[in-house]
Amino acid sequence: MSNNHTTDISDKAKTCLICTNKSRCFKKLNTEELESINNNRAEIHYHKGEMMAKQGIFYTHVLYIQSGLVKVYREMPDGSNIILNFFTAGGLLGLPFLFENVALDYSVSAIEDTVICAIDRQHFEHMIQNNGSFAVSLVKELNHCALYSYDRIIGLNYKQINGRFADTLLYLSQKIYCRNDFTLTLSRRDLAEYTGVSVMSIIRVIKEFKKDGIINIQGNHMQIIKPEILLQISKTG
Amino acid sequence: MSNNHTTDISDKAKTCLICTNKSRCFKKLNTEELESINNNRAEIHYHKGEMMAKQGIFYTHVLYIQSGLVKVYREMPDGSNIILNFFTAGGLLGLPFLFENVALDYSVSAIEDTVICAIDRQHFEHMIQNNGSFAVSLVKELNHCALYSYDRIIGLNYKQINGRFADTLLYLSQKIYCRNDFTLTLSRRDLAEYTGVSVMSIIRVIKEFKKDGIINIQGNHMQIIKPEILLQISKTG
DNA sequence: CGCGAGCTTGACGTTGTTCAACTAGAGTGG
DNA sequence: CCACTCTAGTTGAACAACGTCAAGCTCGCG
Repeated sequence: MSNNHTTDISDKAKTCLICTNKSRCFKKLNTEELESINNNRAEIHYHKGEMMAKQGIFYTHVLYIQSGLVKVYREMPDGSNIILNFFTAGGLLGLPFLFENVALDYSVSAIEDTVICAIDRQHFEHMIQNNGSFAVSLVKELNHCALYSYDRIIGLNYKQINGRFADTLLYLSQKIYCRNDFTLTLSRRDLAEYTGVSVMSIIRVIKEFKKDGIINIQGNHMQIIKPEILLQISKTG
Repeated sequence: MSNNHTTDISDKAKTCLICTNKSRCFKKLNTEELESINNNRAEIHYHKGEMMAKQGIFYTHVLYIQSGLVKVYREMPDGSNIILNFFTAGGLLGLPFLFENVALDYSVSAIEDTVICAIDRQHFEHMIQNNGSFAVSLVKELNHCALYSYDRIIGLNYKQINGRFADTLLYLSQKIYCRNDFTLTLSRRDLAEYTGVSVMSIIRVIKEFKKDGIINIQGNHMQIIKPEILLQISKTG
């Protein structure tokens, strides 16, 4: 049964057993555990722009992203936002709140149409308790996040606009869109809120990079022409 | 045996079984597991100012801090440093590299005289695999770190000097020294590298806070007079 | 056709860094 | 015990980076 991956595509989304874009830690689960998750998940479809979770709410589920693109951001008292992270297919949202009965301190919304599975937190705790390989895999995932956060702290502290935006472009092309030639589904505002600068500054640095032939952008079509220069700019700050 | 905590202080440091400042996750271990750790740890004493781990090295141990104060920082190409985190007694260093065979991307050095236990990573992996409660507790710890990193990203992005330094002072008084009246063992440089501003700016904001009667500082003796005002400044940025 | 949101541009002001000079205190060797 | 040096701390002035403001533009959509 479960080794017959290629047939019956229409059923793909209907059971975790044959879901092909499982994140790494789910691959450690056995048939029984996967069926348990499958029976306790809710599949939800969001349209581009819709808010998926609102800062301040109490949340009891981990969100697994089947497809799409979402942003996780904090809403500040003055009305501005700061984007903490983007997540694409395979990502797990809400892990930091796994065992904390506190209000969510960030909001989540869909940048592109997105399909998620909501899985109750208690299932996660249960699997960590009882499946050592799952626990190890999850710890790896969390550690990756920790190192990534460290890098962001460094970038925000040390680099100025050009270096930060180079980081943003490299991150988008490598981790989010996975190519050097992509349709930018983020707005300038999203770019600014992630890079940690004003919208005007983003526009200026785009203009500059374009003038220097490092990138090309027509409408929403972004092309990274010289990634090696971006790397250079990222390093020198 | 192990319920007789108060006697024989001289033996305290000699076995994990009766170590009184275990971090939370170690409390989930049974006698056998504690003994296993105890037989596979190295206890090391560092003097104030000594470097404990150097960026770029490959590291195979997790460092548990028995006592003291250390800083974790990244060394930048231009010679400046950025302090990512401080750790005090009970802290665990090196968790993000648990399962990654990559070079350390930060350095660690002792701010005060510090005693650590170095524990081989494989022991950690083994315990996560086989002790579900330990795994859950460790995940909690990591999640705390993740949320803390998020807050730092927010602070660095959103706040300016006064707000950031208020955060630093609150962090020091609440988490590091655990009182409103303490002997500051960090240098101005440390404060600057943690707050993410220049040394001159730190000196200026200290002067300002002192003038406004929010803090008092004589030599290395820091006194936080009005923590509620600091909270206010932290919130408004 | 007109409206509104997102985007773009230039002028200006604020914030915080850099630079350079100076002070104070701690450790060292004669 | 006293110069000598070295580091940490402090101050002010000049400068650069970036954000803010205000205005105009573009494009999709009703």
